[in-house]
Amino acid sequence: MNLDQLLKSKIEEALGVLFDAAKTSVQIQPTNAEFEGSHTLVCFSLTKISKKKPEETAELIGQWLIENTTLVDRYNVVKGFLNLVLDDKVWVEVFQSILKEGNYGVVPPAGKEIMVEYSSPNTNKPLHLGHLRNNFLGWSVAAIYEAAGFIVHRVQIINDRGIHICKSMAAWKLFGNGENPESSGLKGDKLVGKYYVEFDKVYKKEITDLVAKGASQEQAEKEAPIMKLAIELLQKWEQRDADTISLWKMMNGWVYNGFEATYQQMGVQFEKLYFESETYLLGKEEVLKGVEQGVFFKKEDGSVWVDLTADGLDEKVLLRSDGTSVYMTQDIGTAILRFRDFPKISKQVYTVGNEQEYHFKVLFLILAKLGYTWAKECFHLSYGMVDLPSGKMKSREGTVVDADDLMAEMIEEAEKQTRELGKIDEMDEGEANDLFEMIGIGALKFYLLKVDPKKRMMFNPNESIQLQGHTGPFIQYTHARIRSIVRKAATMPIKRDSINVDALLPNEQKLISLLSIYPTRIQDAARDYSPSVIAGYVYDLAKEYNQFYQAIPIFSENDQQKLGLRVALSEKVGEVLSKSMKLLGIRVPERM
RNA sequence: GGUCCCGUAGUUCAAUGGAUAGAAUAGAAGUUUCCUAAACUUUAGAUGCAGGUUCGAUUCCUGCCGGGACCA
Repeated sequence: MNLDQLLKSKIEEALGVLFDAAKTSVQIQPTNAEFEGSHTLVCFSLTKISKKKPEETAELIGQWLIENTTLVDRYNVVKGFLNLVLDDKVWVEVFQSILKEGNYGVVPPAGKEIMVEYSSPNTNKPLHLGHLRNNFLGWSVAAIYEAAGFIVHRVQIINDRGIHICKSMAAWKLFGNGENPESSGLKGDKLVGKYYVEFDKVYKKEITDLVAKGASQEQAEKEAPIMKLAIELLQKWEQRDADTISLWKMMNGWVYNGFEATYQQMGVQFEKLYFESETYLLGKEEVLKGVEQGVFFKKEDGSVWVDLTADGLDEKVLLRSDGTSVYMTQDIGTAILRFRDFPKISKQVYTVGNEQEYHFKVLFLILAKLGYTWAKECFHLSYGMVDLPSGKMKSREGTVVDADDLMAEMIEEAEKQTRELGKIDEMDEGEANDLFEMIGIGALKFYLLKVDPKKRMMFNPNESIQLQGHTGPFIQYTHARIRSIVRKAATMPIKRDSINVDALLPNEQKLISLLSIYPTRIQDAARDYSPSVIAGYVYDLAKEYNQFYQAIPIFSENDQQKLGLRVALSEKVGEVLSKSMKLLGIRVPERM
C-alpha cells in the first residue's frame, strides 16, 4: 500500500469514528507550495457527513490523525483545506522502500498484450515533421504500456499501392533516364518524392495546355497524358503486369531503404510491417462476406455501402461500383489480419492524426457490426496537427519540414552550442558525436512530446533548438550532474544501504515525494495515452533536483548518515530521470 | 448545411470541479574560492464575451464571437 492509500484509509477511519460515517471516499491533493505540508484534504464536501463547518471538520480530522496515527507530525487549516505535514521518518521509510525495489515504477508483464500502430506513411514522399510527432508519440505510448505491464507489439501499415505511387512511377518512366539512388546520390525516398513532384508539375502544365486548346477543366484533368499513364500503370498493377510490378517493387524498395535510415535516426523500430498491397484483398473478401451476412448492402450500380444512420453517422461506401477498394476496405482487412497474427492482443492503438477521427469511428463500428468483439477495445490515438509560425504545412507551398533535414539541423545546432560552452574538451570524438546526437534528437523529441497529444501544436524552429529551460537537454544536463556526483561518491567510503536519519530538509522531502509518485504517473500516462504526463513529471523532478543541488552542498556534510542519504537520493533521482526519458524515447548522457 | 476540436501572461505550453491560475521563453535585477552557470534566486505580466449549475468553474451546461478539422 502506498502512502496516499494509507493516508486515505486512515482518514476514512477517522470519518467513521468522528462522524459515524459509512465508508466515504475522500479527496487528497498535493499541498500548494505556499502552505506548509505535502498532502491536503479538501473538506468542503465532508460537511454533509460532519454536519459542521469546513474549518471545524478539518480541525477534528487533523487532531484525530495526530492522536491515532504515526503518520502526521502536524497540520494547519486554511479555509476548508487540511494541510498535513507528515513525520520525516515516514518519508525516510518511503525512500527506503523505493530503494529496495528492483525496477522501480515498472510493472512486470502479466500476459496482457496490445498492439500499437504508428508512422504508416505513403510511399511516394519522404517523412516530414508531422510524421515525427506521430512516430515519437507511438513509440513512447508503446514504451509506457510496456512499463505499465503490457506486452506491446509495434507495427505499421505501409500504403504501398495506389495512384500516388503510380504517379511517381509514371514520372520516372518518362523523365527518369534510369536514375536510381546510387547514380543520383539521393536517398531513395527523396528520389521517389522528386518524381512525385515532377509528376505534379508536368500534370499541371498539361492541364493548362489542354484548357488553352479549348478543353474544359474537368476534361483536361482526365485527358492529361501523364495522368492517363499513371492510371494505366495502376490498372496494369492490379492485373499483375510483370514489368509494372517490377518497377513498383524497385521504386518502393528505394523508399524503404530511405525510410529505414530515417527511422534509425529517429530511434524507432517495428516488430512487424503490414503492407496495404497484402491486406486490401482480405478487406474486399470481408466486405463481400458482410454483404452475404446482410451487414452491408449493394446499390444498383454494384457499389457496396454500410448504413450507419442508426449510429448517428451516415452511409459510407466500402467498395466502388467498379469493385475497387477504398481506404476503409483495406483497414478492415488489416485489422482482422492483425488479430489473426496476434490472437492474444486485447486491443489495437492507432496513432493517426485527428483529421481521421471520423474514419476510425466508422472503422470500429463496422468491425463491431461484422461481429468482432475486440472492436470496442480499439483506440484511435488521435493527435493534432503541427503548425509552423507561418501557418499550416503545405506541400504545394513548399513549407513542409523534412524529417531528415530537421533532425540533422538539430544535431548540428546541438554541436554548435555544446562546443561554444566548451563541454567536450575532455571527450574523444566518438563520445562527443554521440552527445551531439543525444542532445539534438532529445531536444526535438521533448519539444514534440511535452504537449498533450490531442492538441494542435506550434513548431517554432528557433524555440525547438533551444537547450535551456523547459527542454530535453535541461533534463539531460541534470542527469549528467547527478552522474558526476555518483562517480565522485564511488571513490569515497560512503554508506548508502543503511540510511537512518530522523529529520529531512524540505528539498529532500520534496524529492522523495516526487519519486514516490513515479509509478502512479506511469499508470496515468498509460490510461491517457499521453507521453506529456511523463514529460511533465520528468521536468518537475529535474527542476526540483536542481534546487536541491543548489541549496545543499552534498560532500561538505559531515554526518555520514545524511551524506549517505543525499548520495542515494541523487542516484535514485538520476535513475528515475533516465528511465522516464527512456519512456519518451530520449537517451541521457553521463557527461555534458 | 451537419458533426467534432480548440480560444489561458508578448510568445509556447500547464492546471482529476478546489486555495492568491503554474512553468518556460522574451523583459528587468542578482548568484561562480564551493559536487558541471545548458543551473539557481528575485521581479513584472493571462482564463475571448454573456448567462447558468455549484459552498466553489479555466474545467460542466447554453448562447455569441474567433480559429481549425471532418462529412457531403
